[in-house]
Amino acid sequence: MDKRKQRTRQYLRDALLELVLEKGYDALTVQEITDRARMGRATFYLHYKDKEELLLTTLKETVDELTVRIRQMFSPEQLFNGSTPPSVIAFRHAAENKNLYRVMLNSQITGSVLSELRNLIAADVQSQLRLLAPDAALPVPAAMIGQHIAGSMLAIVSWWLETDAPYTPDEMAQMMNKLTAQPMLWLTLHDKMMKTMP
Amino acid sequence: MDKRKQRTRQYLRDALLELVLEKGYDALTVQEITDRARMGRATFYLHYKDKEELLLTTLKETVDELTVRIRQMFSPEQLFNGSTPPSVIAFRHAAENKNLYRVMLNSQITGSVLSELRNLIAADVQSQLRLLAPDAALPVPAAMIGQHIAGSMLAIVSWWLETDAPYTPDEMAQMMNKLTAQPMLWLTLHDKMMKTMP
Amino acid sequence: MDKRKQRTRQYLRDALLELVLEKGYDALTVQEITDRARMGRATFYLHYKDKEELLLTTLKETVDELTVRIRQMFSPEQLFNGSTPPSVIAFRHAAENKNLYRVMLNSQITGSVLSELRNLIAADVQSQLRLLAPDAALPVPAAMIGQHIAGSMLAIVSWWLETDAPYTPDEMAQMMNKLTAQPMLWLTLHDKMMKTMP
Amino acid sequence: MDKRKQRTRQYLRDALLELVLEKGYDALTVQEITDRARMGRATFYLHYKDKEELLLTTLKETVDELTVRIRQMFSPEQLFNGSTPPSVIAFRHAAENKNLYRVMLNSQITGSVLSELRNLIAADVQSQLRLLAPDAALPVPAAMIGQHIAGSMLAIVSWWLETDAPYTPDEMAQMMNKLTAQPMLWLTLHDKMMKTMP
DNA sequence: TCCTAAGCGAGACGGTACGTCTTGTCTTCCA
DNA sequence: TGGAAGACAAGACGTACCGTCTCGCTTAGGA
Repeated sequence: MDKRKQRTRQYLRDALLELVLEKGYDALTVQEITDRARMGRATFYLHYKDKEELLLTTLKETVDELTVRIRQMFSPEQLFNGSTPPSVIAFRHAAENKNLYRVMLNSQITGSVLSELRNLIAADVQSQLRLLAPDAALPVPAAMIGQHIAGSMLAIVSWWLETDAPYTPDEMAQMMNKLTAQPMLWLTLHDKMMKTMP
Repeated sequence: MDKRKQRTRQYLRDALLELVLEKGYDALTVQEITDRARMGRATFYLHYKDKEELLLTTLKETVDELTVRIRQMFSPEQLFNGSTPPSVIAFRHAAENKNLYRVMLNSQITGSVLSELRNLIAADVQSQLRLLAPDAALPVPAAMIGQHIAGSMLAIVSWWLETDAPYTPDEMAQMMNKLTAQPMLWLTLHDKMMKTMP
Repeated sequence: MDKRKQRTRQYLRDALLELVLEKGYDALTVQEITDRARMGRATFYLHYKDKEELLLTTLKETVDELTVRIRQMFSPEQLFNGSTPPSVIAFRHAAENKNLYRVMLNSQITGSVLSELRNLIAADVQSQLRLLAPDAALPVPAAMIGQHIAGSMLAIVSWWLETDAPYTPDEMAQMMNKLTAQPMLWLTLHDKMMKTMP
Repeated sequence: MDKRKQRTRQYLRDALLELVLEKGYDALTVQEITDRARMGRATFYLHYKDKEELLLTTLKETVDELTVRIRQMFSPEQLFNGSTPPSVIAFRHAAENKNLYRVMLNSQITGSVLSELRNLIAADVQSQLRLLAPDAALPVPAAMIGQHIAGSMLAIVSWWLETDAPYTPDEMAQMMNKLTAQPMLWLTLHDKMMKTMP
């Protein structure tokens, strides 16, 4: 029935994360996952097509959750009253799901997941950017800025989790801000100055 | 004979890059590689332990080549006469070895390669940074700046190659400079100002 | 399930015997056996370690069966009422399992199987001999008589099957008797005569 | 370079016999043979097509030698003056070439060699038999007698060499005679008696 | 409360790829 | 110029996983 099914899937997800952190994703076999989850190998296939589907499903659920949280910040009533900025939310979410983020960002997963994630973030950054300044006002292409910030973000979160750097999510978000948002502002101003002052 | 061996290995490397771009690294079999390289499967194992060793060897050789080129820029006589900056060299090298960089940066390879590469670049950035400013003068930890720049760099090169964005290596390097090096300078100055002017 | 397993093994045994007769044991590959038995090569290894184990198992089962049949003849109640002699049983068994005996006795199998079988029969003959006459009464060593009869037996069965010589098992046993058992009797008598009549 | 060639071949033959006795024929590789013979593997193929050809050549030379020796015994002048009987020659030859006979008769060689050898001897026996008695006078088919004696002979020689039984070749031949030739004589007489005395 | 459909364990099976081993050929180098 | 060294193609080996498939057992949830 339903409860058993949910329970079984949760066991599989837990086993996956544990094992990926222990010995990497590629080296993992379905047999090992089901052994860890204390079930028969055939049972695995009742729930997921293969190892990859289990992984992607698990990751996707988390990314979706993060997306929802960030989107909530932009509801009409909260948009202009200085609510928590997205980067703070993201760093907090990463701290809450440390293991899962580690798996997702660090080394074990086929790089395509990372690429996809990076492009997804880049697109988001880009669309927000468009709200703030017309493309012509930017000293570099918007898409490139998107990649710049997304790449930096993923690298920094990955580094933070991997080295257990002793900063709170809010401190991380603040420093991140110094490295990305603020320079964008200066850059735009500087560029405008250079153009108007020949 | 040495020549036969070198030739054989070159065929294998070429076949690998072609095939990874065509259908991804994971889905690739040794049989397919040797078919493409027109040799027996057993011959493959005379040269490489497995698919991964062939890949890593190939990538490493390229990274080493890049490293050497950049190091040459810092020879005593060239250091202070405004020689080509490292980022220009890197973008040019990427353009020269487009396929290989695509394979290395985009999606198909087990993320650990990317992680390693990012940490390697980050360490380099950090060590150069140390020559320019004491840690205390920085508004964020040097290690974080390293990750910031390395992550940005890889994301941008990856984007550039993948979308065939119409910029020359030199233009890319210049824009990259605006996004990373220049802001670092401003940041430092700004930070100093804030500290000395309460 | 037990039935599937038994069925699979039987298919493999049948395929083996057919193929050994067709093209010899050495030239045979596991792939050919499983092709003939209509199953995957991997399945073979679920049941047998290698080609040799399949062969030896198959042969052993038959030899064991023969041994059992012969032993049954020597049960207390049947011993003295002139039951079928062992050689008749053996020839009948060979006729019943013609293909298998052909494989076992003729040419294709690593000679060690034959050697072993010959020594086994020789030991049996020797132990029966001991019941009939003390060693001292024999004109040649008992072990040698064992080898003599065993070697003769195997050669004759092999010849019978290979040339399709038109004799019934019972006729074969009778002729075999003339060539081996009867002479032994005469030999013993003659020897005794020679010793007591100088 | 005839001498070198002969020397090389002799080394290979010696290496083969040593190694077959040490670890069996099947388990042997060409590499091992040439290692033992202190030469390159490729050199092997300059002299023999494969492992089997080396073996068969080696065995054939010995069998031919024995055949020649026995044939010499039947030269016109020696035929009727009670010269050494063939079985004595055979046992002596076996004693002289112990290792080679061991290899040939015992267990390591693909049984087809043994079968062939047995049929060869059987044919010889049969042809001699024909000189002594018409087929009709025999209580069992001549071919069967041939197999009987050949099988017995091979078994006994094999046993003699393998167990190092302490009998001289001449003693062996004499005992062999008691087990085979003599009974044939009695059998014929007995049969004739049974037929003429109803 | 029982019964029945599901979830599940066990494991045979076909299939694909692996990395290893041996064979026989061929080419290059060396004495 | 013949033999050593060793690269190479070919192909079988035994192993490891995969995804599919029965077959029973158990176990909840609706009758």
